[in-house]
Amino acid sequence: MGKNKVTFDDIAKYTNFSKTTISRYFNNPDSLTVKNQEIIAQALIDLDYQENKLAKVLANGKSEFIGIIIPNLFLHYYAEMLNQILKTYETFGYKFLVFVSTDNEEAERKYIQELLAYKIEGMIILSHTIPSKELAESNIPIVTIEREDKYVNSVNTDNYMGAVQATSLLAKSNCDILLHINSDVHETTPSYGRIAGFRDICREYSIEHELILRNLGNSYHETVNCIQEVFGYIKKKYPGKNKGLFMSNDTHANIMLNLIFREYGMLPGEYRIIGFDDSPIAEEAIIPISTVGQQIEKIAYEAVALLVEQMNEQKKRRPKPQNGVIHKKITPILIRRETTE
Amino acid sequence: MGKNKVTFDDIAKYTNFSKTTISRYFNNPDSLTVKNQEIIAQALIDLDYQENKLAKVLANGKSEFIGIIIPNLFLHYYAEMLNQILKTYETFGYKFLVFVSTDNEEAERKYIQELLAYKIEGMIILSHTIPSKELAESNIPIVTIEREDKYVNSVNTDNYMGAVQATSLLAKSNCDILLHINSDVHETTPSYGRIAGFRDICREYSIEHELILRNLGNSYHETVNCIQEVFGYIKKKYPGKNKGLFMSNDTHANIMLNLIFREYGMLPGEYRIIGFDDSPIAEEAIIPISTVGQQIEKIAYEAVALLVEQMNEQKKRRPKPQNGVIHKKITPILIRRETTE
DNA sequence: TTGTACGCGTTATCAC
DNA sequence: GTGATAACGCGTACAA
Repeated sequence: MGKNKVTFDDIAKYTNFSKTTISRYFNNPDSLTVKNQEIIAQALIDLDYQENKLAKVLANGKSEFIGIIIPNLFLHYYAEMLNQILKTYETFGYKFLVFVSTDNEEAERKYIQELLAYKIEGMIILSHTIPSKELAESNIPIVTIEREDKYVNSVNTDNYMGAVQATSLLAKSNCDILLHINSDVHETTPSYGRIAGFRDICREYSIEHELILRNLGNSYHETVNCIQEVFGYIKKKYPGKNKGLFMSNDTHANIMLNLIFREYGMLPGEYRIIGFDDSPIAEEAIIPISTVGQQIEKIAYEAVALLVEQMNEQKKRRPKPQNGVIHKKITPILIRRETTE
Repeated sequence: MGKNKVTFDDIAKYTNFSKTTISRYFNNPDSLTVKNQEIIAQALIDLDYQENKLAKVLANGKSEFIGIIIPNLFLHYYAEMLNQILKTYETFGYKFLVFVSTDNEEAERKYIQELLAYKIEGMIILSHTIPSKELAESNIPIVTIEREDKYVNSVNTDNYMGAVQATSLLAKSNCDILLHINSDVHETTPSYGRIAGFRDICREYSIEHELILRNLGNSYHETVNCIQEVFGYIKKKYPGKNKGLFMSNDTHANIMLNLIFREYGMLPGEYRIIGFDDSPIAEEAIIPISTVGQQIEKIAYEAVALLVEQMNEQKKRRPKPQNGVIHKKITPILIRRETTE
């Protein structure tokens, strides 16, 4: 059997109906008699009909496409986020056209043009390269996740609350001094909340603390060296004190844990560690690491739901322009494991 | 400014050319005078034209879409594979429509129908649910990766060679007894090669060995318990002997390493461990784990390249039917780290 | 080098 | 309840 090229016309001839009636069978079957529905249903089987959504899109403008631009899938956080976004197909029926960012603004603009050329109805942006102001000018519904979002709708983890939870847990774990080790992120990125939350709680309860903000390297190997330095610094500066370490993410927490563990053959009571993200490494570490769990499934769902809302509005006769942007925050969940006991 | 609805017709009127000439400007610009090219180029800017690829597809049949069905993105292996597949956009220009499998045959058939409805030109399948025989009946170019592939083209890691390398490394590491711990995979899946390679090498060189094939659990927690049991079994059965453990993947290798390390506060010389996959956990473990590195980037590239070849053949006047299926094997790379020293 | 006319497969608008 | 006809936006013989 050759290529399937059965169209409404073929079905119409086969059944002695018109193309219009065939179209109705798909879009408004109740307007046909039950008998005629059956005739057409049988014809579809006989002819082995395969629908052509592209033609449908051209005719009615609804592509049911959502475009995604994501930084990479090497980090578990992004991979799982994409996973959960894709899974919303079961709920909303939208298909996803995915591009991975190359951290190149020009390339990314090209991706967006390509997406628009395929008549996507909305976009979910996780990459960081293009400023939200420019994104907002695309004139199509957009939702960003965990990135600078001043001019666009977004769904983010409540990083501030996560830091508050993590810091509080350390404070209650009999620590003399709390340290937050992070890179020097900009105030406009959502993850800056981790720094702010840590600082605020420490000040509010007058806990001795130190912020260690510095570049932690661009490869695993580099990062290990950077954290090794930090470890040496801490060890020298706070001997004998019970140290609570709030690491910026689980990968960093694991590196710190490994350095300590290899030095002492165990995790001494003098050290408490908590990470962020609840990535697999936190559970799989030499000792299960306490962490702040981002609700990735929920974030993904809310992002798509918010986008679908906007897209539905666009389909109306007179879509009312959005007044102001929506920023949803999802509260993370504290996960207590063995590194804070 | 409202929605962009500028078409070739608008540009034609604006420039006093015909639609055809505008079309030529895009598809065969050299057939226009340089001057006229400039006129049209300017018009595109003035009118803020945005191309519509869907209309183009309807007219010429080339969607430039590739469909992907992937099991999940929780496992690093799949996430990175998808990452690398998506990156081939820069080389081949194909766009990817991605579905994540739910391990439900019916759902997956629905995904395939949906993909076909969007006139994808080819498919890359990584999920395991639908037999290759059925896939082959789709009548469109297909390439599978690391799954049962009897009736379809595929690109796989040379699991057998990987096992040979891993086993040889253990053999040279002064081991008295070699053990391969794996689940009882079926002979038709590519990863069965890991078992076969281990067995063959041990027999060939008359090395004392044991295959431990059993269900290793469906969650991390379960797996830890299963491997704990295996560890107890080995410890009791081969006391004093130097044991070389070839684990089925890096996650399992890491679990085993952690169990041993926590028991002894170190990795005793009595134990050698090697994993498979070169996933991040192998590098991030308490001691960097030796492993067999799958060349994910290469596999992804070869898969897309092979698919593109098939798709190009399909576009010819008289596409010659493929005689026999192609199975490409990519040799993995041995990565020696500290658990085999 | 440029234009005319029709086709791609579906939906939408009117009729009947 | 059903049908004829015109969109939808672009590509492509065939002409000129």
